[in-house]
Amino acid sequence: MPELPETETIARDLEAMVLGALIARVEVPRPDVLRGGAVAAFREALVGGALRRVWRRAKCIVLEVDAVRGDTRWRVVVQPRFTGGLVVDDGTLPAAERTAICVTAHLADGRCVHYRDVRRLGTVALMDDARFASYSAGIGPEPLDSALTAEAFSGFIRYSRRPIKVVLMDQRHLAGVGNIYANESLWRASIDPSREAASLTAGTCADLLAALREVLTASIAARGTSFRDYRDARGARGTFVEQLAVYGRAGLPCLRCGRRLVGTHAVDGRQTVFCPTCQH
DNA sequence: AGGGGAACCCGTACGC
DNA sequence: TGCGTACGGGTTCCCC
Repeated sequence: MPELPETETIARDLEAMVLGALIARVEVPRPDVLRGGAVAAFREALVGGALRRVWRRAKCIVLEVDAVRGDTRWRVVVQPRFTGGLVVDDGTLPAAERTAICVTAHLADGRCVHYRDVRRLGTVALMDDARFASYSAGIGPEPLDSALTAEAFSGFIRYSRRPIKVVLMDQRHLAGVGNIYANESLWRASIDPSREAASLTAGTCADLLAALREVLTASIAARGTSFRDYRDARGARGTFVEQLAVYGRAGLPCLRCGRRLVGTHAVDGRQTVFCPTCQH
């Protein structure tokens, strides 16, 4: 389940591996993952182009490709959702990591970049400048961007009467936070996930933003959380699962107070794990 | 405008 | 054992 740290890891790996590479050929064995255009338009925009930048926005990996014709810099926006992933194949990728391929870009140097997705709920979208600008404008600020102040953060939180966990994961307010890191940051900040967002003080909001930044930064350093499907651009697992305090630990002792952690679906229909003793 | 619900997809878990 | 079915999960779209 790639969230911010996992997509950040993939984007950094890809940028290090394929920057400047030329796209020689594009195959789309599973066209239903494509959004915003047909296979022919997708190919025409990308074949012959060069990869100029790979970065992350929210939970998306953005591959920027110089246009072959005109001056558009096309963006291939990949949303892995649950089981999707981008992987570079230099010929040594194990067969087990070469299944469920939906889209492949063959590079001029002989390597491939695959978009793999067993369940195909993830998407690959081709966007021009205007389309990407409007897409990005609909998503909130990046939590790790220092331009996001504690005041702006507490501003949108204290405006909503929904549970704080739901507001944290609302991409219109804040980019890139999903179920795992919402659970983890709320535990670190000792906040009950079901608490009405508007009831948090400005000081508690500042604590929450600090906790969120800590957990995201630590997870990026560990190359993400491989709970089940996630793999980085080399097909390897991230190790942050070893540092998770609550997610996947329902019924086990709280690492702060030793009482049993509770798992519930009552907050937002998703698995929520928290400590009823120290989160309030 | 904010909020709720359906659709998307298929491996996994579970029931018979 | 084998088959059928329910479920989950983030985002987008539609509707109230």
